[in-house]
Amino acid sequence: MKSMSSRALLDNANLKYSRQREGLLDVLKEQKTPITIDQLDELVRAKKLSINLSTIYRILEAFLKHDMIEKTFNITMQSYVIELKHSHHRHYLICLDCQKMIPIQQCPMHDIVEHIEKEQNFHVSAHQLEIYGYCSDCIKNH
Amino acid sequence: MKSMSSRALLDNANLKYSRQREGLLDVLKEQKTPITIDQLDELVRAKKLSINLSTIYRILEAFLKHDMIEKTFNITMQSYVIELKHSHHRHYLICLDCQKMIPIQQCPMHDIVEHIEKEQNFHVSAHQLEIYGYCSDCIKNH
DNA sequence: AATGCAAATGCGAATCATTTGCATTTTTAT
DNA sequence: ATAAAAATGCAAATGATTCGCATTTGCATT
Repeated sequence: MKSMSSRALLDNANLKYSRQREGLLDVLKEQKTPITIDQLDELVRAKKLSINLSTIYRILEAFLKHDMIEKTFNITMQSYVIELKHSHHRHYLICLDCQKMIPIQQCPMHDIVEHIEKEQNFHVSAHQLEIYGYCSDCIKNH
Repeated sequence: MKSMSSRALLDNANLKYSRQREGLLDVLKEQKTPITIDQLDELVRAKKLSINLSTIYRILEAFLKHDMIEKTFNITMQSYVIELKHSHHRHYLICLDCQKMIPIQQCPMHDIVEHIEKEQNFHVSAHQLEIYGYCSDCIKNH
């Protein structure tokens, strides 16, 4: 999935091709961690792609509806961050000092979710988890 | 802590008394689950407390700084929600249908956090966890 | 390759939550 | 009771996101 061309990704989602959509996908593919819309806009500008901000919003909305991206809320940044969907979802360690986002190898929620579904009468369909603290580089300052 | 008077809570945090601060604390104390600022404003109005919205924002900012409340981001509501701090922090099951927030008895993150601190070189100081799905009332509709 | 139509885009204006500046009121210490 | 410091109300500013509409683009058909 990560290796598909942006064009193929669009086809796959039944979305029309456009220079702007391809451009956004290209930028998103280069990211190792989620980015804010601001950062995305910056990267677009740095690449001289010239995409209007309202178009970026609209495209992201379409990507979200077609399950191509994930949108979560990062409390330290006080804003949404987005990333291309991976084969299995990710959680991050977020450094309160340098803001770095470090992916956790695997989602630790399986057992917990199972336990909750058994205990409470609740059907779990999604979850959000983020862990805040200080990364190895910044740990010394605290 | 839950049983302290609003006045005592303010004293405790070294915050001056005011009708507005006392009123907000009273309202927050009555809540069983986090509420949005909008909902808080509604409740204030329903009680005829008459507190200007910008004052509400300023007071909440002060409460937050003095660790009297917790502010998290609820994705289903697409906005922040706040609650008075409890002796130990809480997580919620959030129903995607009726929006109900059901507290989880105890935080399930201890082991996970421990594991992460050992594996990765990262010092964990906080986390956010929310679980989305369908509550017992709404489960039948899905 | 030209044409037509639906969908996507750019642009500027509107919206909505949150923040700010400043005059007035309230709290608290004396 | 009084004065200084802090909190509040109000109206205006801000900043992110959304919307309306004219224009452009992608794509299927000829």
